[in-house]
Amino acid sequence: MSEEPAQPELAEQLHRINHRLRRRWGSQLAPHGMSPHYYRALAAIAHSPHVEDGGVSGLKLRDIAERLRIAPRSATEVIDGLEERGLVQRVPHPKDRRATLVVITDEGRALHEELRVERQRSSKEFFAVLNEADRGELSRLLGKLIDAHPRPERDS
Amino acid sequence: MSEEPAQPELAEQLHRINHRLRRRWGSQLAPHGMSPHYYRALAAIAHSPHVEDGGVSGLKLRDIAERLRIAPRSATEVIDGLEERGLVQRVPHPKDRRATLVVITDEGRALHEELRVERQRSSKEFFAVLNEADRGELSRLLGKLIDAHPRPERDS
DNA sequence: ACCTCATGATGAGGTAACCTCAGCATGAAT
DNA sequence: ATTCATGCTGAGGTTACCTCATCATGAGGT
Repeated sequence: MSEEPAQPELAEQLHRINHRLRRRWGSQLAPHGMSPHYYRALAAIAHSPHVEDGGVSGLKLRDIAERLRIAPRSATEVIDGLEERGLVQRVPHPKDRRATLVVITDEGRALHEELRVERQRSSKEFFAVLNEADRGELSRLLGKLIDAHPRPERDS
Repeated sequence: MSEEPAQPELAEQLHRINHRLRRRWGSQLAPHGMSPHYYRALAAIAHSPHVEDGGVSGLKLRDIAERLRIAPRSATEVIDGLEERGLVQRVPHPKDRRATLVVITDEGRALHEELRVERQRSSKEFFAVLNEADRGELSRLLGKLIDAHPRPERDS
C-alpha cells in the first residue's frame, strides 16, 4: 500500500547518518588527541573576530558558549581542555575587566588548519556516493529544515 | 566563485538538524519520564520477534545492545531503567539458561503506543516545511548515504 | 559617592549515556 | 572432560553536558 512515507523514518535516517558521521570523525580526530566537541570549539576560536579597538582576535567564554549552544559553564570546561593542550590562551579582555578573551595560539592555529583539511577530505569521501546534483539537493533540503526550526534559544 | 559546495557544510547541517530534532523529541518525552534513548529501547522491545518454540516475544540483552548499537553492558543499564518503571520485564530465556529475555509489559505496550503516535505527529510537524516530493527525495538521499556506509560493526 | 541590577567567569556538585574489564554461569565442540 | 565461546552484570571510569551559588566588574540611576 505505502500510504504514508512515515516521517519517523526520516528522523531515524537522520539519526543514523549523524551517528556514523560523528563516530567516524571522532576516530579520525582521536589520534590527534581531539574529539568533535573540542574541534568545534577550536574552530570557533580560529574564526573569532577582532575585538573592537582591542588589537586582538578572540572570543569571550560567553560567546563560545553561544556558538556551541552550550551553557556558559560548559564552555569554561572545553576551554580548560584546549588551554591545557596549549592550543588556546586566556587573556584579559582589553575592554571589559570582567571578561576573559580566548585567543588561539600558533600551535592551535596549526592544528586547526591540519584538521580542517583532514575534515574536508574526510567529508568529501563520506558524501562521495552522492553526485554533485544530489549533494546540492541534500543541502537545500537540510537548509530548509534548519530555517524552518528556530534555534531553541538556550533558555530565557 | 563558488568553486566547491564544501562537504563539511553538509556534515554541519546534518549535525544541526539532528541536534534540534533530538532536543525537541527529548523535551516531548520528558513529561512522560522518558528520553530518546529509553524510547528507542522500548520500541526495540515492542517490536521484538517471537522466540522460536518459546511461546514468548522478547529480546536478549545482547540483541538489544546490537539494535541500539551500544555495548552489551550498556543495554543492561537501559533495561534496568525500563524495568524499574514497570515497562518491561526480565524473564529467563526458555531455550538458553544463560540468557535473559526482556519482554514488554502491558503498561510498556500502552506507553509505547502512546509515544509512537506522539512521535508520528511530532515528526510530521517537523518535516512539514518539505512537501511530499521533497520528503521523498530527502529520504532517498539519506538512504543512499546509509547504504554506502557499512555499519561500524561494534568492535571485532 | 552609593545602591541596584546585569553580566562574566568559575567552584561545587550532579546526571545521562556511554565505555572496559573481570567474574561467574552456562552452552557447544573436541 | 576440557576448552573455548557466549551471556549477563558488578566495579569503576570518562565525556559532555547541566544548575546553583559566589565573586568581580560594569552600567544606570539618584
